[in-house]
Amino acid sequence: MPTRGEAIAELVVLLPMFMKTLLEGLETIAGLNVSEKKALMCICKHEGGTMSEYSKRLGLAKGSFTTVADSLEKKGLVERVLGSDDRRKWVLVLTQKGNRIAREIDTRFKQHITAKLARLSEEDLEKLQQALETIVATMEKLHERRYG
Amino acid sequence: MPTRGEAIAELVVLLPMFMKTLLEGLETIAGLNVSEKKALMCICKHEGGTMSEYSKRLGLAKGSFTTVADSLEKKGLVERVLGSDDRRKWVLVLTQKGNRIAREIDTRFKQHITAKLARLSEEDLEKLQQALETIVATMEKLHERRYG
DNA sequence: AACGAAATGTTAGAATTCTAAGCAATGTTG
DNA sequence: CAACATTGCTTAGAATTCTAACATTTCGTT
Repeated sequence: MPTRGEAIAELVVLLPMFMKTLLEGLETIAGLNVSEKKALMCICKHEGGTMSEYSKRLGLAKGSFTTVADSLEKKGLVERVLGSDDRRKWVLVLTQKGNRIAREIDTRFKQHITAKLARLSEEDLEKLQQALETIVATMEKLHERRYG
Repeated sequence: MPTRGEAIAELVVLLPMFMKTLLEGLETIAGLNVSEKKALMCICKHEGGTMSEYSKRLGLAKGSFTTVADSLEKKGLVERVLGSDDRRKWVLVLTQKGNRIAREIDTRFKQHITAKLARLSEEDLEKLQQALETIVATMEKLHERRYG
């Protein structure tokens, strides 16, 4: 009989497949790749963050996020701004066009997920939501500082 | 107030971050990259599957999985075998060495996850396990054929 | 102030993954 | 059976991401 940790390990490896299931068929928008879309959404929800913050949120290496930010800037969707007294730090803000596209992506994404889940019962949806909330709460606990 | 589908959409995008949290710090083994390790585990648990099956399970494009299988074969960990009367299909089986390394990866992975979760209470662990089981069950429901 | 250590962001090149086209084998339809 | 579509896998080239090294700025200690 597996320990609880082992059982969880077995389950965790299936999460990418779940993501794939939910996301497949999501149409592209405005010549943006997946990371660019995620980044735009992330900047929209947490505007004025630094490069490092966004790269962590998106799970990208710092260098990779530089590429993404360059691309979004070139497309006129975000701007780099010197935002504090720390002259190493750049802050990203959405342009008007970037804001409009971010909203569009958000709307379409939610429609897509809703359509994907349309075959589930209301009870299943409620369970799923609770499960996801549990996972997010767990993640936050794991991020709490060790000594504090 | 968001609909349930919208709420779920908001939560789903946080899953990759959860994965990252759990997996960070996992040491490398035997010069295998992440996909190669996943593939080895997958072949170990579901031996004798076809290339297409594994690529789906791993969430990789078919062409990408060819690369991974090539690499594992070159390293002497798996073998391609003609496994059925359908001469298009290749079947993958582990070599003795591949089997040994797969077990080692499995052990280390479970130890890693267990260590990561060590700070959580038994109650939290139980909730997490249930949440993951709910998600996997949901995925299976979403994979059921539309008409059947 | 001065020194080294750490943090922020960029760059270059390698590694990984994807897309699209192609080949061979099988399935389907008339 | 013949023609066509589909499936399983591979290949080639492009796109994406990673790693490691770097320049700049800030922090911490003396």
